[in-house]
Amino acid sequence: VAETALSHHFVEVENSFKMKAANDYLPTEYWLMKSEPDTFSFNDLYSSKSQKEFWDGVRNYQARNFMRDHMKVGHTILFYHSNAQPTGISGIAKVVASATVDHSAFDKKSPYYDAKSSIEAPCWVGVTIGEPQHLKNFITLQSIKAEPSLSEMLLVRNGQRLSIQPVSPEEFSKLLYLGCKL
DNA sequence: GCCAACGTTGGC
DNA sequence: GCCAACGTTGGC
Repeated sequence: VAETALSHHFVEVENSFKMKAANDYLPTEYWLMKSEPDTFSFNDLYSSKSQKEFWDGVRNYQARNFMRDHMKVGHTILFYHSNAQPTGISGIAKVVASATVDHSAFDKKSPYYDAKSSIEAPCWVGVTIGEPQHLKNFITLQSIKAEPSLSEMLLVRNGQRLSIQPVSPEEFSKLLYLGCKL
């Protein structure tokens, strides 16, 4: 029994070595961005007059660094609905402006207020997304989990909570296939 | 509403 | 720098 437990342990350690860290997906021009549709949905973006939205409220350093250092105009975004019924990718968009200061951090009345960030020394940034495009099919989390070739996506990794994640070109084309197939 | 898994904070 | 306590995320 102890031997079995030990070999399980080694398999787990081995797997943890094989697991890609978020930064291993860089550089990339494909991203997944999570939003709770009750707060801001793909349709909110689509039906807004400008079809653009400044992505405020990100308060995680790794997600911030992706926006600040790696997301460029023209990059493609998978718009993901979290805490939703159902959860999954609801549409495609583009980065239309690279990162600028997130002023919501200065606003004491904002849920995104953060005393760490000041106008003199801003801490948080956001990109602007736009050019929303509908998918033929909503890509459910369930269908992503069911697809072996997508098993390395950060999204489906246990405990991974990053709200902005790099996506590999192979993963993106597979997702696009799922989103567009008849 | 529950809770696992994570990130952050702050005492030491 | 360690690490316990706490707050948050997000699927179910």
